[in-house]
Amino acid sequence: MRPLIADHLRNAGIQPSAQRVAVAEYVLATEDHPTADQVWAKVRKSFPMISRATVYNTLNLFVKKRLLRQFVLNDGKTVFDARVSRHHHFIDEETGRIYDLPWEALAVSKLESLNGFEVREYQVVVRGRAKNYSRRG
Amino acid sequence: MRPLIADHLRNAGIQPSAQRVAVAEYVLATEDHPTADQVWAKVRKSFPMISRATVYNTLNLFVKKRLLRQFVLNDGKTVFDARVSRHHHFIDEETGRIYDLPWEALAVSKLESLNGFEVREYQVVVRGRAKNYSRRG
DNA sequence: CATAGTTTTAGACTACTTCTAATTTTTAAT
DNA sequence: ATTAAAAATTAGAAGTAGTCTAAAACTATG
Ligand SMILES: [Mn+2]
Ligand SMILES: [Mn+2]
Ligand SMILES: [Zn+2]
Ligand SMILES: [Zn+2]
Repeated sequence: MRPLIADHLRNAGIQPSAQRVAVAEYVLATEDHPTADQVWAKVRKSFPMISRATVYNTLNLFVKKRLLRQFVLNDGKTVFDARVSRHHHFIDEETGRIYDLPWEALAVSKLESLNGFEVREYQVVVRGRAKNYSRRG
Repeated sequence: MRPLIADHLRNAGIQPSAQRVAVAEYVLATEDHPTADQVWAKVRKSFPMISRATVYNTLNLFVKKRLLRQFVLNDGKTVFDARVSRHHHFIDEETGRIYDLPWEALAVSKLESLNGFEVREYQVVVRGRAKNYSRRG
């Protein structure tokens, strides 16, 4: 019903096995920033026999092939981010939930004056409290 | 020879045991951003019988008492930062070394326009390559 | 000194991730 | 269709980093 995902994987140089498509279907579409075990839990609903090793292998493969980004929160949790274009992050300190901030929402100046440092990329990490009415979903 | 460190700890409400002073002597003075095990390794040179648990306990205590900050790098390593005033970070992607960027070195604008988010703090995380002549020490 | 409270310690334990090596599935060649 | 080779999956073992436990060693106070 969705050859699209398989094509997406093939375009990235990934053989679209059933397991990989099942992982991709969830993790490449969500706006959450799930941990590996959260991905495993989700995917098992539609594909109960998938192993934990395969989920880890697949996520790592997606990161290597640049379909996903991976980063570690201050509490040590590793999460995956389907938004691979550049953006900033807001972390709700109470709930731990991570919100994407559009790249244009913030501006960083004076980067060019960082003598001695060759800047490859950057992001602003904002912490605080998300107000209720900002919830989506 | 240095009652200063003991006083610093007492001022923060910490009993200055020999172990704590030994940890403080290194970790509160360094500009590195060491991991707990790196702290343990350093401190054992002057205090060989200190246990790993004590180093972890002490670092966590210092964080709770706001003498240290703690954060997690994208590779999952937890590091400690003796600079508790606000500043930004530059991470050398080749060496993994972390450099502090003074707060005034960068400016972030449009933060006030983040509707739905109550900002408590923020920092810019820059990645790239530090050029050699910028090395200190 | 006696006692209570605090700190330290070794090693057990936990949570998360990677690795291993055997099996299964897919691909490609005959 | 058979076969062989390559790729992917799997369960569970192993590794890693950090926390917890409970006993021993300190420290502070009466
Ligand atoms: Mn997890
Ligand atoms: Mn460490
Ligand atoms: Zn994101
Ligand atoms: Zn720093």
